[in-house]
Amino acid sequence: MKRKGSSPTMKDVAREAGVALGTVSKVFNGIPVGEEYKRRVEEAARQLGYQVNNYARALKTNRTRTAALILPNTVNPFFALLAGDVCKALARRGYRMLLALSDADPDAEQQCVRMVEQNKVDGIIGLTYNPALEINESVPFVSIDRYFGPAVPCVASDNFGGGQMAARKLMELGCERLLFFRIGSDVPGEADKRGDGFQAACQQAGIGCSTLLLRDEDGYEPFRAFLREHLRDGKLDFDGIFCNTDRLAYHVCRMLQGMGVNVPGDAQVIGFDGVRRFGSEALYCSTIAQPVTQIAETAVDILLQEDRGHLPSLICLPVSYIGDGTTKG
Amino acid sequence: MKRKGSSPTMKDVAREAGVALGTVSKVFNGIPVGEEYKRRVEEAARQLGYQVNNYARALKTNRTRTAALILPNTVNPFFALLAGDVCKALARRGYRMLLALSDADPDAEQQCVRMVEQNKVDGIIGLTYNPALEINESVPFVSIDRYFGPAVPCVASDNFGGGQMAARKLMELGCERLLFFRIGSDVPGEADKRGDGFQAACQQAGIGCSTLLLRDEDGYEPFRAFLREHLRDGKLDFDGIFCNTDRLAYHVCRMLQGMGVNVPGDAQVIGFDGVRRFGSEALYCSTIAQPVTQIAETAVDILLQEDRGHLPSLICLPVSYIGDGTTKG
DNA sequence: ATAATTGAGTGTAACGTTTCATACACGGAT
DNA sequence: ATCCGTGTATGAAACGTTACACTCAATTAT
Repeated sequence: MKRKGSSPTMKDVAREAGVALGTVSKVFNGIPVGEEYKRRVEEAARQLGYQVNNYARALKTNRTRTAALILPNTVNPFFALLAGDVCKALARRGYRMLLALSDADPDAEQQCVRMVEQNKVDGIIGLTYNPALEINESVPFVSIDRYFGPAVPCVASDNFGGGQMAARKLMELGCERLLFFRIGSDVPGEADKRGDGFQAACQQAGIGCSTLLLRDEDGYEPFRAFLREHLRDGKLDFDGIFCNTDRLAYHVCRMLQGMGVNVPGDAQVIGFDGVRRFGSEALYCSTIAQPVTQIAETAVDILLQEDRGHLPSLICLPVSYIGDGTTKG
Repeated sequence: MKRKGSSPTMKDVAREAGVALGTVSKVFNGIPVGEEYKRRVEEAARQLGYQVNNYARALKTNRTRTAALILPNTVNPFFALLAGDVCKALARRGYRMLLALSDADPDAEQQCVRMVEQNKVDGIIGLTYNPALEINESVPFVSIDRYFGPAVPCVASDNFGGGQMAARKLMELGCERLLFFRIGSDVPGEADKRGDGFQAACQQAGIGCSTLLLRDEDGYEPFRAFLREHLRDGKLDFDGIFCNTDRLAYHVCRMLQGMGVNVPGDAQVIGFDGVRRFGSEALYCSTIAQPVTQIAETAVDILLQEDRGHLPSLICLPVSYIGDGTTKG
């Protein structure tokens, strides 16, 4: 690794090249400049190892070419992938990415916003839950997964459609007694539509559907209790279970296994998220997969949109079913 | 979500509070100021929703309170966790984190360095492979996992010790014919010491040890071929396999399963990394776990160390064995 | 041939901070 | 009553850029 020189300024380059300061600026901003001058400036810059100072530039232009992503954590592989894809989408457009982690805590989310606002980011992409989040209205904001009303653009998976898809797939695979398990934040969000879609599809098909809806702080045990209650003589009352996350589905599969219920023989399980282990390999369970890359790409597109007059308020991206052992499909 | 006001400046606050510009500055830098003045400034700032402009501040102080993390990707859960832990460690110290992804490509790594250098970060933490990486010597750099020589501080897991631990554990669990599988970058790194440690422990115990060392671009198939070659009458020549990553271990387990070799009955497998699914649950395989959080914490500590006179050049952090189904322990 | 127009380089004033030298007022000491 | 610290507010300069108004020369139109 080479570690060279300290930080020369435009003034240094100008002196070295024997031109005016403004000329150097022009060269680095693609403003036409005489051939000879341009050559001299570039030579001097190369020699001195000059790099523009984004901070100073931002001070004048009010644009930092830096955006922020606020996420609960990077432990959930869906979030991790999202971070990667947003980062790449931004980099492709010449933007840097500031990452801030909130642990899904409303106060921490506000803290994150403050932190990145101080860095004068050109925009914020947030997967946040705090409904009272305060954001300076001069900084563009795009929400992922959570709808805050028509004034705040939101990009999300087609959760309702995904729920429907899960129900239909299970029915198609021969299930007749369906169950929906939900765990998550206690503030209502877009993700809740997964359940709505699931139930709507059941109703439309004219079959019943049990549900158990819990909050994160309730933990996984109540699900186990519920399952045990509906276990008679080793037979489960349900033969198709839709879980609102892969993580929950993973737990449910283990619980069933522990109770001697064969998956997918006796009961089929579908999760939601579709993040693969190590990014390219097997899933944790059969799943309704979110289009992570497309979500990232779209969010960045909207965030960086020049014309902020009439932005879309909610963009739903199509999900897809992927079978992986916990269903017969 | 509330979206309020635009960006007032110190000048605005000064006018509103009826004090001088410098006084406002003092208040926000904890420099003693008269009780009444302080109250007025704080009131005005609150009312206007003032936030310091980090960019302008940085221009004067040469400190941005922002650091960068350069990673290959966020798909590998070890990297994802590392990103999270570094981000939190930095945030705890009042620093923001810029994330840049390199895809483990040497040119992209250089590109990342350029990008974050333009943002005048106060330091860079890099998990990089490019041995010729050029970094401005005025910006502190800490390497994770890769040793670039005594001039560049590096924090890594105790890879050698981990390899030893794997060998000893396997022997302890009754293995007598050991095998080491390695996949990775073709530039030699700290991680290679895993194999060294493994072999050293074998040698010390006086038993042999076969090895197959491949590069990323070779893919996983050669491992399958190797295993098949050493499969006679459904019996594998080896009863203990150490893989240099969990990912490889995961693949190997599936290959063995496909060949009818029972894991851990016929052969025990240990991987390396120890990242849990969803951060807190089961592993992919028995493993030698890296102390991710401690690595992040240590790297940040060194990066932000005031006295940059005599920094440690290599810090090895202790790993630990975690059994999870692919060994008998 | 002269005036008007273009084109390209120069110099300077911001941008929002911090910092430093200066000014000022207040007490305590001579 | 004067002098001298001490503590605290003020104002201006500087940080590294960009943008704008100028200048000056060369080219085109009248």
